[in-house]
Amino acid sequence: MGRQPCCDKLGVKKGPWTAEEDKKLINFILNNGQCCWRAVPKLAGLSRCGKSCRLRWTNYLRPDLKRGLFTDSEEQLVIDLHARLGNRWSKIAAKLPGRTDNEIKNHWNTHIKKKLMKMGIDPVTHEPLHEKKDGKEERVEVKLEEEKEKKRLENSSMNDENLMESFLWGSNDNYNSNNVDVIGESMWSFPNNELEDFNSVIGMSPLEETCEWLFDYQGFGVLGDGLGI
DNA sequence: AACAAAACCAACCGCACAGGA
DNA sequence: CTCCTGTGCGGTTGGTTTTGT
Repeated sequence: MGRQPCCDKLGVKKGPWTAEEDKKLINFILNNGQCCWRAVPKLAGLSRCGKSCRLRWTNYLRPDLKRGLFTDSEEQLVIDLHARLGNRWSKIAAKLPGRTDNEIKNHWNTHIKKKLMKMGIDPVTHEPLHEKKDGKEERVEVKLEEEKEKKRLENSSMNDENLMESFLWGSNDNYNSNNVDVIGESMWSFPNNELEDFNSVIGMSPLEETCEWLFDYQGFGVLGDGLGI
């Protein structure tokens, strides 16, 4: 006899979370804390399975999450820990406050793994790769990779202006799951689908119209020490 | 400008494990 | 001890965005 599915497959919504759903989930957890995840969707009025709610909360909505690019020291720590722990992402994440296992795993697969390979290091064993390419060819590739990475960092680096923009609106105008950014300490940004031009609204609060609940939420003192979960 | 390819990352799936009955 | 339930974890998928031609 197989396990029962974690939720009723019928009528359970899948795919990207909407702002409305996020709001419901956050409100519920703020008011009730993290209880039985299976009960959460029903109690919070969500057509999601509990698992999906837990994932959304732990990987994205938790106020103590630090988002944005990994720093060099974080990256190095991930490499060191991976060398010792292997693909135990949750254990690695436990050593990096504000980072989730999913985030680290994604970063490993998309950046670090390639970086190590370019350096001639096996990302699995952390030992030097046996078969090296022709040295010249390899150096050219490494250089290209470094330039690419540098460019990426430049584009995403936070000067004062885009720091504020990113903080307030996330990286996209339309709501998607990227629009909760954290800079330094735990902070929040929220969707505003009507936003056309950041510069035209900076200093005003279109945020208030769509995210009144945010201020209720902040009233819980989340921006300070987080939920302490 | 249009299209294709590559990169990125949120979310899903299924298994493993812990703990209670 | 066995069964059942809830939760956590790691691998994978697929949609979106970015980059290259």
